[in-house]
Amino acid sequence: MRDTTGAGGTGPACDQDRSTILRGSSGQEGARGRPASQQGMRQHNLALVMGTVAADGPVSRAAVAGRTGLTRAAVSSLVDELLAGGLLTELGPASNGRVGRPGSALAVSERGPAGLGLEAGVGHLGACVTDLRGEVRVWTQVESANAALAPAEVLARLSALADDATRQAAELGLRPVAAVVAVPGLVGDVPGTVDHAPNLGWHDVPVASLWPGELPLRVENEANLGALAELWAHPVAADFVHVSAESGIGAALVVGGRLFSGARGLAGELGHMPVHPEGSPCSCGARGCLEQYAGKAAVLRTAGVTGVGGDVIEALAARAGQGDARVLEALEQAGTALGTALAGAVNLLDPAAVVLGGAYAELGAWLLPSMRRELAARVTVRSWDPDALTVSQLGRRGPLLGAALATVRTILEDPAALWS
Amino acid sequence: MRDTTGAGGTGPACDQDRSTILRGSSGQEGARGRPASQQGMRQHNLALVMGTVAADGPVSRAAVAGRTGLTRAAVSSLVDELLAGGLLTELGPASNGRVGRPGSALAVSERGPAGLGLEAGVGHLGACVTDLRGEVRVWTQVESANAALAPAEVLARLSALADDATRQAAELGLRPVAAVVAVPGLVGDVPGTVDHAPNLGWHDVPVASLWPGELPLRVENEANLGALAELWAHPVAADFVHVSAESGIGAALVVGGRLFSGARGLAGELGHMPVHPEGSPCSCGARGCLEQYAGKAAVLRTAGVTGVGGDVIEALAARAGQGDARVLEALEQAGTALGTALAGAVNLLDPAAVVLGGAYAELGAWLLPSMRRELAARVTVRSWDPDALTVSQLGRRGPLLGAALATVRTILEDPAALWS
DNA sequence: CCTATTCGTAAGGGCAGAAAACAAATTAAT
DNA sequence: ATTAATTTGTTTTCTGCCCTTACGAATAGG
Repeated sequence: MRDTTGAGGTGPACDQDRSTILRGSSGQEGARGRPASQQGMRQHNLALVMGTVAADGPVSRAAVAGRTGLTRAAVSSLVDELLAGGLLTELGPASNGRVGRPGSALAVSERGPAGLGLEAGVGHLGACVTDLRGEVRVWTQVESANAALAPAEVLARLSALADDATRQAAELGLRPVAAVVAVPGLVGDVPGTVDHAPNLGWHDVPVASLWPGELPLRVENEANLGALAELWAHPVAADFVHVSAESGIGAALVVGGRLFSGARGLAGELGHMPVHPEGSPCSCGARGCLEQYAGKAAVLRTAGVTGVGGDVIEALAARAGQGDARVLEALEQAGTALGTALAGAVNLLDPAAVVLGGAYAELGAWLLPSMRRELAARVTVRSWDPDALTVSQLGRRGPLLGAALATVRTILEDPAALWS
Repeated sequence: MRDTTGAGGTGPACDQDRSTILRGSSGQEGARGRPASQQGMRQHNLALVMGTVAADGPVSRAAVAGRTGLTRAAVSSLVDELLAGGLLTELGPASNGRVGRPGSALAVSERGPAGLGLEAGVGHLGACVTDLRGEVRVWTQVESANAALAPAEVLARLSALADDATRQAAELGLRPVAAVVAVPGLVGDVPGTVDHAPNLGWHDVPVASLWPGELPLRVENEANLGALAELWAHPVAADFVHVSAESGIGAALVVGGRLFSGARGLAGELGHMPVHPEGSPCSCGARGCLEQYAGKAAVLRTAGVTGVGGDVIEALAARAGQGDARVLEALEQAGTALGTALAGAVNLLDPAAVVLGGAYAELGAWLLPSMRRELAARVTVRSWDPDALTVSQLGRRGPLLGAALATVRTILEDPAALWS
């Protein structure tokens, strides 16, 4: 995005509200804001240094000072604090061939605080630990027919998996400080509560309360976490729309590098975008919703793929690869419907990119052509670059990765919270 | 929106980037942020005090301190600076009947710095001056067939109108510090430039360069300014969608109390949302766009209103009021199409409200029923309150008012910029 | 070996808000 | 009427943070 003011003059200030990685507001929290204090200043600058080191690889204090606008003295003080907290590591003098005393390279620690991501899917459970660099250090998934279990039982099993992952992390010198669980359902107003997860059979499940583990737990929709994983692991733009199909068709919106969750946290419902207003009736009561044409069930039905055990997406991709005409036709039709709906979203939001993620990522080869065609035909007011529609490299791993990275990002955005 | 962390603990800090009232980003400006300085702290707290006084009417220093979390001493210092700058006025001791020494009431000054709003419509020019309280103090409009004139000539006439308004303002003790002009067209990447205003016949017009006036001038799309006027003058929510039809059908998105302009500043195009994908061809090349059913031209055609001189919207409202069946039918159909398109937007964005503004506001009585019906039918995933769809009280006055208020908000968000 | 350059640190200063103390103005009680 | 209690606004002292300036340390080049 832009800043029309030349600005840059007086170093302004800080960040509006932190810890808004998940379910975060975009500003204005009812109150007109909180007073700026020197502690807040320190917080901001700690995060600034941390972020610079994280983004620009091993760098010297002087380089950090140059890039942030802080003085070397200030950076030294901030780095000292981050070193003491175990968030940064000093790699020692690194001669770079240039004249002058070589700087001491700083890097984000690969030990110490970490993020624990969890996933409760319909047919599996997952756990993942990432270090502060964002690297995946532990990754576990087990099959589990969660829809047939009570929520508490699912969470008990997930907690066991989390304990296992935490043990493995401990051997690597990593200490998860918080956990985030990805669920295929709506996470609305009440924090830590799943409003509605039809595929799991969950309704108003107070996950945070039922959680037997000791780490603080937050819940988030898996589509949103998949989008954030894309943002954090493979950043292509700060403003994009991430489309994925798990339960329904979700469009996570990333605005200015932050997840946009709407007034009640329910933004991103793309599945019921009208595509053929007079078309087939949808379970939502309306007619011609996108889900009726591009939803998982609709695609399988049109493709004639029924009663396949195991991974239906893989089966679909396999048949498409073999040239199964009916499957190709179904995917082409789904792509057209997706493209039509996305065209509306693109016209409305003007994102820098559209990312096809989740299960759709694996079908990208067959969905992209018709999506691109429809987008090109319908996004004409502005110039639309066909390459702005891309396929996620993370696919179905996105949500679990995003869940772990969410905690890491929280630490990076407020390092002082760890030890103060 | 929400903040799931209890937070509130250590007073955090400041605001990310100021002067982002128009064309503002939502954070992350490429650089990872600028360092927090003591000047930035002061800036933030000045704005905090200013905002508190502006929002809560005449209040004492102690009340400001209580509401903001600053100490009384700090508030005193900040208020002194704002008084010296002429942004606040001391109304003197005001006994409120409670025990203790009465506080001295502070109010936003009704003299001094002000905002100048300008409007270049298809058939008229407008100028408006608002004081820091947001009150309209000068309001002038003249007819002018701008589409038949060269942009430079339009701006020359507008400048004369602006000078006139500035003179009137001076008599009231008001001194406009910046001007914003509302235009019915796309304002894209280049600041101060209108990319495309079909109804004016403008293409890539460098308005800021052509401007003969002396005040700094910024350009913004009139639909966006209308939405901001709604936000600032009649705040109903911090997250809403504002629909208006001037040239095309624009949906300005307000997210967290800020205008969302998309990656390239082109967000908000609702006119080409697919409503009947196989329907009548649209000028954009696609088929069945909303504009073909709810655009001004489409409504007039369906309503059988042709060749009416003067204000076609007023004519339409008059005939609808008389019970003209064809007009009623046209408006009902337009409302249905609008509702369908908005349902998609609501599902996608989960706004707290939808506001019908601009010319549509005057037709609200006939558009609302079918819009509400369609929204209720299509927004079913979440609960949808029919009253969340409201009609703007500003109507076509919105853009001009918003243009003037934009400057006022800029001052309120960074008072120090005026004298530093 | 000496100089120029760059890096990291240390000392002094300025600035902003916090904390505490104080004077002023009002209400309530004596 | 007088005194006590309470709230307000200011003053003073203190702390914390970053900036400026200065200095030792370490390297490359002459």
